[in-house]
Amino acid sequence: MLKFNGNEYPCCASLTMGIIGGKWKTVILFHLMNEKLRYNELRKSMPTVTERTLSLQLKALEEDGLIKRKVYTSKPPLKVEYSLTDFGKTLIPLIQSIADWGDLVVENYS
Amino acid sequence: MLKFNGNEYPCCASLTMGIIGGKWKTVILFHLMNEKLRYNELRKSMPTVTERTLSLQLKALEEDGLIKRKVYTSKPPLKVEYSLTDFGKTLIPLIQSIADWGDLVVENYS
DNA sequence: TTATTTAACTATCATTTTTATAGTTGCAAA
DNA sequence: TTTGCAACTATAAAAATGATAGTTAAATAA
Repeated sequence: MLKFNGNEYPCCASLTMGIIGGKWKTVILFHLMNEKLRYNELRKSMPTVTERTLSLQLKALEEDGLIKRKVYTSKPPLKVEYSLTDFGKTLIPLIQSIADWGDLVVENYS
Repeated sequence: MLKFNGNEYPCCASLTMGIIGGKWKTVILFHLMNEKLRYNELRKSMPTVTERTLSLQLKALEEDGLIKRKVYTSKPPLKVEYSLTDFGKTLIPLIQSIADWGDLVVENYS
């Protein structure tokens, strides 16, 4: 059994998927790979996720130390920017490979 | 919008995660990466998944053309072997990267 | 001989995750 | 003056996953 951030996983693949698995986390990381983005910018680049889920997934990624949330104004309308942490940046090659395999499928298997 | 096997995805990363995302699919593929395995062998290598979920995930992977199911005896006790298809084999480098990142986390961040 | 075990599942019900839809708060623009 | 915006939260429903038990016919153990 492997452990990370209070959770247990039966193998290394399962640990990775516990952190970036689910339907949307990888998509969020993909969009943050090359730039910081505000909440609404993320939302516009992911038109089919609901706001509640986006919000929950951002919190989970922050909790696991992959992204950081920076608030610029304390009173509404807030300005909030999300970006990868150094730890999150270790995922960049993997996220890129995930995106590349998706491209390959679109080009060759559909 | 990208399409694969009847589903639509907003980006290439989301397409990949639609196919290998979720809690268990990648773990199954990881165990099938280098060998064919019978149902119970898979189950023993994934001690924390329930049989129902394992069964459903195997069907989903088969449905997406990543694995094939071969039955050797027609009457109980059945002998069934699961293995990667050629299409599934295109995922091997990605699965390996996923496993490697999990190892890296265990070694350096826990 | 009888009982237990095995393999590959399926059934039923409970819990967790994700979705759908609507609402909140102050400021800014029309 | 009304409308819209940014970054969410609230509530309820649907989908995914988990817990537990049951099925079948043969093989094996007592």
